[in-house]
Amino acid sequence: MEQAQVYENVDLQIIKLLFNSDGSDYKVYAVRILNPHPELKMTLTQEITVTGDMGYYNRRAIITADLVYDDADSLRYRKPSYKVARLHFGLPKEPRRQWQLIDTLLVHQPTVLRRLHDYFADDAPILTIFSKDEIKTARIPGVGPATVQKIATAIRGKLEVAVLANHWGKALSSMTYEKIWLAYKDAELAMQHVDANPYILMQVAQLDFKKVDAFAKSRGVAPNDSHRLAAGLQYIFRTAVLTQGLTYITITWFKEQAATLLGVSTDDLTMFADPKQALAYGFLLNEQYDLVTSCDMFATEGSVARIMAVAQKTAEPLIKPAELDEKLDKFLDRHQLVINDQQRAAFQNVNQHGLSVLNGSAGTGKTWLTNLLVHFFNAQAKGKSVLLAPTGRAAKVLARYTHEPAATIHAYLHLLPGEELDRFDAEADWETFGDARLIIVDESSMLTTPLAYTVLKNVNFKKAHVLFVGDVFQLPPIGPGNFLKDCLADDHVAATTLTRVYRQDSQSGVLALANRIRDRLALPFGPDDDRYVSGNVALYNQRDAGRVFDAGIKAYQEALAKHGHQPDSQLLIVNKNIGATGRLRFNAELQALVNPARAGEPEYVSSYVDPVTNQKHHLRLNDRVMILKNDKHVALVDPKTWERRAVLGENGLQKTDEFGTKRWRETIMANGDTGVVAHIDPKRHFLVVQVGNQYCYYSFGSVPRALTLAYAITVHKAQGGQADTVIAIVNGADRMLNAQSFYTALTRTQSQFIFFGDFRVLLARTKIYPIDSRHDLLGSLLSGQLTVDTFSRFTFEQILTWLDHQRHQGIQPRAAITAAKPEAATQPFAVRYTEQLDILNQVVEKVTKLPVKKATGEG
DNA sequence: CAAACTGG
Repeated sequence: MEQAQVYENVDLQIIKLLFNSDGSDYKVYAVRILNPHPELKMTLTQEITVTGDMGYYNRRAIITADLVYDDADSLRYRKPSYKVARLHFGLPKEPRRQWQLIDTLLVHQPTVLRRLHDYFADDAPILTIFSKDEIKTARIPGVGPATVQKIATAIRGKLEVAVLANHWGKALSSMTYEKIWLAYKDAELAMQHVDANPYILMQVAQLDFKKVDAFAKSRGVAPNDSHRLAAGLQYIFRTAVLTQGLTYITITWFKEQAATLLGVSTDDLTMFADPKQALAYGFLLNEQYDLVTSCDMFATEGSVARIMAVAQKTAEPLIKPAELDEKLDKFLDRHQLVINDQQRAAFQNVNQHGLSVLNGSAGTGKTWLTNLLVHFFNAQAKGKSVLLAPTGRAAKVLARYTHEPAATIHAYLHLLPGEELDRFDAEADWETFGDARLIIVDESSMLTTPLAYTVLKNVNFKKAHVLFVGDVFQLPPIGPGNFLKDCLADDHVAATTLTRVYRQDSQSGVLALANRIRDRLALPFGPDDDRYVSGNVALYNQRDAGRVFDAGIKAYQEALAKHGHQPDSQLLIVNKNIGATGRLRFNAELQALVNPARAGEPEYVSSYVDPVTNQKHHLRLNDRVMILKNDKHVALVDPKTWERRAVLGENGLQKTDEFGTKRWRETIMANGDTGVVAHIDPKRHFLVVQVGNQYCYYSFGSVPRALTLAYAITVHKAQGGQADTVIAIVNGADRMLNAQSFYTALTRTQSQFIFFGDFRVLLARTKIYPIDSRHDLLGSLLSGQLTVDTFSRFTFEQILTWLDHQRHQGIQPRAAITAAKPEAATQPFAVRYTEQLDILNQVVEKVTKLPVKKATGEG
């Protein structure tokens, strides 16, 4: 085999970042070569691209690398491309290169730079000088001690990253070294902590378990090392249990999976034999039913169950129940409205119960009724309602419909994704929901139990009631729990289910088919039928994926020819992004057919090649696009001149309203909104997307993260949207398909539903209801089958106390970072475990002395 | 495998 030529010690200056892959360190930079090698291929301006696992570098940064020529990438970027074989850390030795580095370091302080050049000789090793302690006492004319200190610290950072890189070698990426140094700001401390427990890197450098595990293995950590087991068991529970929607699993299954996935014998998994040890690892065992769950998940589900019980006990009616009917009738008279009995029941539920649910499928008037509820209780209950939703798009729709402010749960509660337990800038005296009397959460089918918990734990049920609105037959959340279903199954939760359909013609085929699925009846056709056509539904049996694809394209073109390029006129719904009938392939093909490139017309072309499709992204005038970001702050463009004209919206908190409730800026552009490309300016590198009647500015640089083609979309993204003609596609090997996903696609239809796919697959998969197979403990806790105090060997108070203790001790890596250096260079988990056990025993002893609350019998 | 959330 031909040996690749390595070009060593090439100094490169970063020009720009061309491609940045999320979730990995793979980057593509355009760079300038500072010390040209005679054999290197390069452009006239000495430019090349470099690719590989690198840290993030700012423009003008200088790096030193060994390079290997990369023929394939050279075709992609129209420049000779090189792979980074090795990065050299630390300070360059030659004075000339040291000066180059300090030039880039001080690019924004030209005066300081000039004074350094004046004071030091050109052949002085400037970085080496600044890395010595003596620099503190040096007197450089015109450069103050604070500035000297700043430069020295920056250089020390570079040196310390080099120390880390030297210590661990190629086992970790340069990005990781930078993150570790930033976390500890002390190389020695970092090495001690990471060597003692490599798995701490999962938090420190946001690496996943598999990456850290490979690193730990290369460092000689044994497969049955306690740190490894602790991290590995949590990882398996998160990836194999919680993402399936489950919140617990059988001990037997978990033990077997853990042994297989971690490559250890079941004898090594000692936590399963000892409830106390399991607790130290963060798990709870229920030996009676052979169940195991994580402490965190149990605390969440248990807290939700408790809060729901409290809600029912402490809530007082918003207005006097005796007056409700009279006031409601007056309200309806004044607005000339009529409601049915189901809808009236919803008013009574909301008025009387701390927690209630409004359930109903598409077209039953949920949104219409929600609007009435908001305005009725706003007028009658002396305190404005707070409107929330799990997604930006749902919040936007709710705000538009009610003409009241609505926000995402995260935006309203000041939560950062992934850190929902704490507000990022909590004000001590801020009562979350102010004097609000009613909190409405729309699209509640998308709520995981942890997200429902973040809402519920902030509610004072003496003041306010909560209403969850949703359609339990839509897609369940991607994440643990089945919150809406559990609410509906619980006798104590006041639920209204709307069944009368107003939107669809009751004779329509779509409605009939949707009802069959809801009622769990067999679909009205066989696996070998050619087609099923009834009313506005047409399903075609097609087994070959290639033909399914072609049929979908053809149906879309026909719908387009009939109805034109109107928003919401036609929509192609798929189950997956990638694959032969995936979203990306459909969009590429539909764009080429529906909106092909025309000579002389401006185009947006991405500067990189999409690693999934192996193509560059193109956007042209009139392309249908979907917006992927929630924005409360949007630059608008004048559609006559295409000049930027105004900025709509502001970030952050609005003023307190007359009821003392904090109000929030609305989401102007939401993830999931669709629009049309209205203008492209290739010279000034921006394009304009028309969404509704607004023209929004997107710089070319923001396009990859902000926009995607929207001819075809996944069924998840289609939730909450409607189209006249819906074309649904099912691939023979579609594991995403189930009754709820098909139901969701079906109920997006306003006039015509067309389906292409294998009837055998459709018939088999629509027998699967995710709602049935998602097991959680919340349902059992609400029904009284389980109680929080008797699920495991520990009472709920003991579990919460233990979690609280763990959060404040060095077990959590974030706390470990701020903690003092460990006494010994390595501190095995076994040693720590006995300490933990002592503390655990103290905790258990202490809390058992507290008055024990019984589950029942207090009232 | 599917997706949601934010701030600077």
